[in-house]
Amino acid sequence: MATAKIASDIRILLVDDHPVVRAGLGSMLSTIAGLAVCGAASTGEEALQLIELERPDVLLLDLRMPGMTGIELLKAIRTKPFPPRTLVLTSYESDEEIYRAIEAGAQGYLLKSTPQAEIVAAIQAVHSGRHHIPPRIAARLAERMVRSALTQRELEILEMVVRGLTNKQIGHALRISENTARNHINSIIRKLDVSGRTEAATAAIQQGLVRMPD
Amino acid sequence: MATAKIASDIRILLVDDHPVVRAGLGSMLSTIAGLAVCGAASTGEEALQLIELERPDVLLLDLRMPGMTGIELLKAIRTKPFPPRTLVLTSYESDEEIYRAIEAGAQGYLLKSTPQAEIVAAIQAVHSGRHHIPPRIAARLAERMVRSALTQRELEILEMVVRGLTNKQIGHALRISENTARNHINSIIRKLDVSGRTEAATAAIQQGLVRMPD
DNA sequence: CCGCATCTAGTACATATGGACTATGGCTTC
DNA sequence: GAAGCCATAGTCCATATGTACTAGATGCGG
Repeated sequence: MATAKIASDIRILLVDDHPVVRAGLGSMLSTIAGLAVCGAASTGEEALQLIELERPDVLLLDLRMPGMTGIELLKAIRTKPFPPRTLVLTSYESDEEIYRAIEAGAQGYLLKSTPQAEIVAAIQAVHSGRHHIPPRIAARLAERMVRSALTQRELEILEMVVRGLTNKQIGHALRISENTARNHINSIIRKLDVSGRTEAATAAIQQGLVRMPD
Repeated sequence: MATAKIASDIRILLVDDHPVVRAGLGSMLSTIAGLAVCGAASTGEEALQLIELERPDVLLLDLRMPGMTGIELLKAIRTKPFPPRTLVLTSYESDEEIYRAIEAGAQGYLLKSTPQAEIVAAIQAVHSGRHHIPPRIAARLAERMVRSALTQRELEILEMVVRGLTNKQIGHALRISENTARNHINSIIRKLDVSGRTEAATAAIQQGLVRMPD
């Protein structure tokens, strides 16, 4: 553990709420020459403090955390004076999460099932200014872009469909006519290429278009 | 890292497809006196082989893995000559997964967000024949038991609802009348206490009653 | 054997849904 | 200013869905 601080080491800050993962990345990365783990945070808030203190080169972060989400953390970092490069390391791939992470400024996106060697390669890549997105993830992202995206209003309505509201209830909740709610839902069904509101709801969850109810 | 093999050490086999988690548990547990990690497997099949070779005292396993699932592994272990104690360590809690894991013979159930100390305590507990289920998990399990469970047929039909099939399509697929399919779905809606098939579908996913489509 | 749950099937009726349209006003973009 | 997208709203109509019943067959535990 007594890794000497060398000026040329890539200084890494870990952000993950799982103690197991922090320990795993810590022990895995600190044995690699040229890498140095300079800290570990379990929440986004804690991460922001440590970034100021430690000025890491690379931030390795999970998206799903209690409190501030990884996406919010990514956005917050961009407004800081010396933003580290950011590499997302998360468990499950949802098209929407990937998209939002990249949009929020992440330089790389990895799954926790990634082998050690590739994690190291990705850290080195983003540190030197390159991006690192595995082909499989890139393909999902591309598909997400190609698929005509839902409008804000449609997403809003889709969330209500997921909650099981009827067209009438949706119309009432949004103060629009039932007809309009129905029109939006028909657009959603066309765009998602599904056969009805129920499949639209499950597809929305599967693709991460809406957050799951608590 | 040169932990001496002591006869009284609790010998632990790790089963997880995430290299990061294997490394994390390995480094975390091998520093604890009285514990010894005797191997790590990335699949259920590999785990079965290592169990025969190493005869571990405790198996620390994830449920979601490529190939054989953790549940299948738990069941397979029970038929073996010298079954280790089993402790499930997984990321997300789904009522149904917890239930099935306990039913399949797991002595303990932990989340990956569990602090190190509790993981160690749980290992020691299951090794000495006790069970270890955190209160929050136990509460969810209890709720699951109280809620009148769906029948096998209803689960089968619920899965089709999740896929977006209509009552007619479900009836045809199962070679029963549309009326019967509809009756089952109405039972499902009553039991899950939801307002329609769409909410039933999303509730099913949220509660882990059905597997998400690929 | 009785009671109970389950699966099956049906009827009848009210309501919800989806498809195929038209149309208008606001807004951005070229 | 023309073109396009979006949100809004509507009509018509066929079909799907949910509710409230009844009821026969089967199997299982007491």
